[in-house]
Amino acid sequence: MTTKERIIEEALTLFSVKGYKGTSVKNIADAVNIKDSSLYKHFGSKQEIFDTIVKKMDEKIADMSSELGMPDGSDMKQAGEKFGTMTLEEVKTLTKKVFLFYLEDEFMSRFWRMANIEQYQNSEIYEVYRNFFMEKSLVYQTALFSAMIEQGILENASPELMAMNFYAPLFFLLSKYNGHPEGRQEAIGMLERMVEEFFRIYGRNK
Amino acid sequence: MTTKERIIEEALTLFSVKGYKGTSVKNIADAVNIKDSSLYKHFGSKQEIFDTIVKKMDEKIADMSSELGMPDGSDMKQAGEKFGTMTLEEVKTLTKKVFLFYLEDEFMSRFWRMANIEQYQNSEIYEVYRNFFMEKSLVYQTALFSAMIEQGILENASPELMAMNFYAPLFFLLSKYNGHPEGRQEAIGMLERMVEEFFRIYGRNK
DNA sequence: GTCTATACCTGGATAGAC
DNA sequence: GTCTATCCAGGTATAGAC
Repeated sequence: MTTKERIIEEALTLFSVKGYKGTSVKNIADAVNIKDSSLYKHFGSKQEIFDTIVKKMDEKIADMSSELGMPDGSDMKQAGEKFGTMTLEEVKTLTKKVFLFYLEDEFMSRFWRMANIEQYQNSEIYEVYRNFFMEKSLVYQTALFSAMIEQGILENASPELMAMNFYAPLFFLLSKYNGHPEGRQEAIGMLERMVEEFFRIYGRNK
Repeated sequence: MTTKERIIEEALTLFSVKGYKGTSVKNIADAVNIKDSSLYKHFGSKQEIFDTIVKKMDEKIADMSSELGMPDGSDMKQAGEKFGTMTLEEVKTLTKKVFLFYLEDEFMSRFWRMANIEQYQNSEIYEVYRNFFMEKSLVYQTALFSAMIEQGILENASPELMAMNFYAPLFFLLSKYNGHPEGRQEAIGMLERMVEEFFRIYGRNK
């Protein structure tokens, strides 16, 4: 890993706990084991480090969204077409995979915490946070459940409410256990029970 | 309002956006329209202002908890006895009332945001935040739904999962709309639909 | 690309006049 | 209880030697 990359990693780690203002350039330099003045050979300013992190997360989000076929706002039916025929077992597996990625991918979970801290004073972060961690997932799941209703896999209820009932517990568990690896098993256990309850409620083959 | 009270108010307002470290004593003094040095006649340090806010919130929480008959951890059945015989309409009304209090009481909603910002670096705040905004509500609702199942008002399903399905959407909406008064109507609309959906799913008199 | 040294500023806090 | 003046620590950033 290059020094530049290590600076990004350590900076995000610190930002995700102490926030941007609470982290000094010296804190970051100490974590990388160089002097704070040396850091300015890699980045022009502290702000530039922050901006680079946001840019990198933007790219990760875009990659992941297209990989999972998440809608980009304009194309709500794209996801439905791709995943509408999934079995319940497949939805469970995929959900657990995505959930664990959010919870355990170091860059992702630290970015979540940093974004959570900075959202109230940084409108750019606010947009990323709301869009990716709140709205996008709901839009995606609304499309998914719409398709699954059409396929007769789910009962004919409101897909918006279904999406909220599916995603809100995930969001709650991610908020609660993000940054608390000791609660990993508890989180996974609860997740599985929630997903099963969801299909018990809305599934057709009762 | 005394100067001391105004300092508390303005400090919390600033902490809830910029965080503790991001807010300077001068920021607070400017908001109160006094010089920063004058502020030290009211509080011995910046930390003391913060501690006073936390103490005040602790008291508010204790008052509210006992007023609503929320369990204090040891007495899970207390809430059930008190609220187990509520009608669905009464639960709806109470939920909306509590929800709007969380969302619109200035001290409460600002404290939520401040606690959200500070939770990762302040273990005292972490405890208050998790306990009050995450665990307490779930414990309370689990007891409530247990009692309602016994009364035959709700279907015989897991009260823990019911509580999660009831509270997680509230938590999500509060996270999303806290500090965004322009979304008030949207939040209330969604809340009402969620509560109705909950009783459509779990209610006995279908 | 790393270091030492330094410039400049802001932040928390105190002293003392009014 | 408010002000001005001041102290000192720490923060961002630059200059220049190696």
